[in-house]
Amino acid sequence: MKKKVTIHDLARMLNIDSSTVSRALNDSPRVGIETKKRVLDLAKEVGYQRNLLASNLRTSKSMTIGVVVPFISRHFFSEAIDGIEQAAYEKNYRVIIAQTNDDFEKERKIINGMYMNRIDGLLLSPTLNTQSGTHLDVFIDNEIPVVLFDRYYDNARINIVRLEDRYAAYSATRHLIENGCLDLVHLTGNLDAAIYQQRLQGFKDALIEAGMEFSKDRVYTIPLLPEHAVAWIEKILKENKIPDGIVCVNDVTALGIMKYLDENTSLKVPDDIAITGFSNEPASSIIKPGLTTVDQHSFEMGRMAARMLLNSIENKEDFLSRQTVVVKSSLLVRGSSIKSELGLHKGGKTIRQEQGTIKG
Amino acid sequence: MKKKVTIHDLARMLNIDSSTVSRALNDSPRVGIETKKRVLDLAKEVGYQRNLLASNLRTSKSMTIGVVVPFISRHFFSEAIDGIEQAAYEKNYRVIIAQTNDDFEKERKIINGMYMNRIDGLLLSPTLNTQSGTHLDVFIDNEIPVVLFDRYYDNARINIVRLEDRYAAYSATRHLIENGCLDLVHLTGNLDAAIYQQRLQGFKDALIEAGMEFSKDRVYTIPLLPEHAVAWIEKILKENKIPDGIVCVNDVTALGIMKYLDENTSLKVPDDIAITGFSNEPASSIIKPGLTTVDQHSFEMGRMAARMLLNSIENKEDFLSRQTVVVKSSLLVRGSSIKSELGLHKGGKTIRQEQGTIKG
DNA sequence: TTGAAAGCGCTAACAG
DNA sequence: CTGTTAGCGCTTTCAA
Repeated sequence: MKKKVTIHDLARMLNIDSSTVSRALNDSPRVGIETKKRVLDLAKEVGYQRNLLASNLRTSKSMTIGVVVPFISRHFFSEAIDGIEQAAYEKNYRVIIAQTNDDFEKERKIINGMYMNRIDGLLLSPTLNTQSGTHLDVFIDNEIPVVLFDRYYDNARINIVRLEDRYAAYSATRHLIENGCLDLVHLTGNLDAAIYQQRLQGFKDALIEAGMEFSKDRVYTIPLLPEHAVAWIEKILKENKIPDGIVCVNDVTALGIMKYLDENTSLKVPDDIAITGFSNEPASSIIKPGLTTVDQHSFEMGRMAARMLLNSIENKEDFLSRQTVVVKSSLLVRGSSIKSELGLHKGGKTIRQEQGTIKG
Repeated sequence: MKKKVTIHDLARMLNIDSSTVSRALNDSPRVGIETKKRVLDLAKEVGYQRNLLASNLRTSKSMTIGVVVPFISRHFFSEAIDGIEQAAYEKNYRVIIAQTNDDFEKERKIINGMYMNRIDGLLLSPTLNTQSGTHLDVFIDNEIPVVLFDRYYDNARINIVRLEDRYAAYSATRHLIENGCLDLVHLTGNLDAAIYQQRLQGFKDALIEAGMEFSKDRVYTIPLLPEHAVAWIEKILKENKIPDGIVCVNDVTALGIMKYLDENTSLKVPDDIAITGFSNEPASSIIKPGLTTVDQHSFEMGRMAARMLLNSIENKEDFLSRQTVVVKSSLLVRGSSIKSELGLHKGGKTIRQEQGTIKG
């Protein structure tokens, strides 16, 4: 192992002081152009590599943001992380990543570890059962910016970037109603989570607006995985409580159901059961019929959240002005929601309905 | 902003020396059980949070590994990162992530930045045109372990975890031959990359073994994205050079082609054109017919690469014994490759053919 | 079992 | 424009 060369080594070799070397390396204006060149040349020649651990300690700035999500490999999150990384790279920030597996205790530990690493800011999509952010107090108390994205809970001191969940679910539901559904159900996840509460509200709002009956037994709560969705639809069919439309809160459950119906029943999507999802997974445009779904603009959401975070890192003054950005959604209309007897089938095309932005 | 409490503060409050506090906090045996308890209690009471920047500088160990991939959101990589994160978390390591967008210059910068951050090890899936690793010299010279995964190039001083690419492509090709394909083509990416060279070799080996003619015009090189695959199949059809089987090096191209054929031609998969892919994207089991594909066990590959890296971080002695681990693949047989006139169609089921492990 | 002292490599007043 | 000085907060000899 080669001995690492430090600014002191460079200083000695050039017969100047290490502080001058430091200035030269940092391109400070307070150093002679001539000296600067000599330092830079020597640094390159001897392969000097700055030690950021030291510099970070000294400046108490790590140039690192932490990203904590439930599941890294989930399509939505990996795309969001993509956006986050791009935004961070642009500003020369590092990204450290961890996943909670939706386990609150793990989230607590990770977040504490990130604090000990003195990250400059935190991007968090909390576990579904995170009801409050006392584990974030250490960040807030130390004025380290935090941005919640996608999933969130209300905390007066944290920035939030989230989808217009209520409106997105509302418009998916309304879309199904307009396409002739009379007996809709909502398939959702843990209703402790604000996003699912919002989506439920949107579902409800659309029913009520259409003068349709809403009751709690139209709402089914399951773990949001294909196998549970399949078990659910099997049960529903067995009990003969077949709806003519299902508003799902994610694509993988919707896809699981479509696949099950296709392979195991004579029920047809959309004519017998219309269906919508959330996320626009790649598979959703490939299945036949295509799955009508809400595009959450995951990449943009990630990038926006990261930019918001970086901005509050660099402009501490606006730290206090907490804000919530509500990202608009797009309803991607495909075959799974257009009942053919209405003569509305648009072939294999995806029709994109942009939604308006709503605050709150 | 609250003033951060340091070990010196704790020391002062307890009338002991900061070195004792440090020992207590690190659960050193060289501190009285009684003192240790007092320190720990006080630390908790006043909300002491260790500053890892300082500790890292002192110990020159960052407890961080760097992960560099071409595209974070690509299904294969996000799953691999999932596995990496899990392995790292188990060992209490942090993961810092960056993506190169397959741009070598960006890769160079990122890797250098990670060195300056003094990561303890690097997990890299290099750009397709990375032919040598001189940008990794700084790691090698300083004996910081590096593991290449999935993508790789031969370097006598770097560990590699990779798929048995040649064999995987060989068995996909042989599978198509066994299912009646007589006129096979290979659709691949940048042939500078070792993985694609290997897959091409597998394709070739299978043809030759079957006594079929191999020539270079059976091999088509495109950017590996659906839109390019579609442009390619359009062109091929126009020129009337229709093959009866296509061995693709990834699923997204295969899926693009299947979708195009289904929507724009009367050609049927698999009867007119059989097709195989690589990666087992979620969509591949949802499309009809299902896409026969090579499962690369991305999660396990990531986890294995991370464990190998962590192992060489912790046991420096085996740093010199470079090794290459070849991960076995599984051919997932679905409808896209089973021509029905042979009466072999197995319905919607996926048949999993495990492959053997091959060295080298 | 504890303390004193030194220093990881860098930056940032403050002087000159 | 450059040098001096003093740490950032921690760990780690060495000595007691």
